[in-house]
Amino acid sequence: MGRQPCCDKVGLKKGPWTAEEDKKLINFILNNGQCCWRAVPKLAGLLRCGKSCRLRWTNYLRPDLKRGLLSEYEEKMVIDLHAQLGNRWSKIASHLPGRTDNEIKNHWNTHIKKKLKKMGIDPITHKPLSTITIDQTNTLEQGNQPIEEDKNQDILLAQMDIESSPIDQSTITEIKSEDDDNNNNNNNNNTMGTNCANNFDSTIVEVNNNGFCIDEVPLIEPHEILVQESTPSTSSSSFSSSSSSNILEDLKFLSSFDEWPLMENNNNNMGFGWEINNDFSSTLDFLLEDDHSDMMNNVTFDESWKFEQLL
DNA sequence: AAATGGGGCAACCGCATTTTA
DNA sequence: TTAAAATGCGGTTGCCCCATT
Repeated sequence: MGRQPCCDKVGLKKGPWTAEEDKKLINFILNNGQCCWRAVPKLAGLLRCGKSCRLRWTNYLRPDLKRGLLSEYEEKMVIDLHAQLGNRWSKIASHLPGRTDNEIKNHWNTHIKKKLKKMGIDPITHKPLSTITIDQTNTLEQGNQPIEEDKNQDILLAQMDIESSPIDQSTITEIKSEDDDNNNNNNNNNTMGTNCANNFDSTIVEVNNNGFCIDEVPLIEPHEILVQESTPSTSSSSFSSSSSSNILEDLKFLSSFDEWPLMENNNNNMGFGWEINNDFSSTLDFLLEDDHSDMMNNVTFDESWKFEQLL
């Protein structure tokens, strides 16, 4: 009964990936698309488990990934989404094309957390640190009465200086509620310390706290999280999990064929990487160059490509 | 110049859920 | 239907780089 083991775990390699391994994995995915990860290591000639291959691809090798620091807009999105979803990094990442859950998680832990603390905001509750004790005391004393969480959200948004990169309302679309999943998320939020998600209203509030001057910031309903609509030229979003388009469609939107940069990793190995804003065309161009043609092996660029399951 | 400590990030670990034989 | 493997996800670790002493 059951299924065959995905791989023989004995003798599998761990640790950082080498350029050679990257090449093999890229070649395989380009040739075959993403099918079953358990078969990938064997078929690609890698001494890795399928899980490791999947992680390497989704977190680092995927051509639609943006590289580099999150933009201010993306950072605000992360904070807003975190306030609503908690540590559901994959959910948050799904609203930020080209970003991975791992990347967002790392960025949160290394940058945003500190930033919020510096601003006097608790990164877990998204409340001003100075009022948490009071709020918690009130909650205890009043028998879990609702607290003024809308104000806290205002404080958060205002302190992130949202006006410096305003969200263009004309280019945003509403994210459809994710049915039961979102409901479940809301139900679980309290256990994740993100209980500020439930009581947003559209009131514009001005609050002074610890010297922070709060500007008028519209609030967002939990079911009205907004994201910037991607344009065809930023085809990366078409790789999202909800997309059924294949890679040929993405290629139609590709602009200039620049270079696919080799990036030095921590082990001083040269690995594949994409600079921010590079797209898959860069990858193809790089591979097609004479100097790198050996990397392509049997990769063909015809319609037999099977990327229908690509993310 | 060497030692040290912290920051940042890629990758691993372990658990929960889903899939499949 | 059931059990085992695959997959997805969040937490954690380990290593490299760099600034400071």
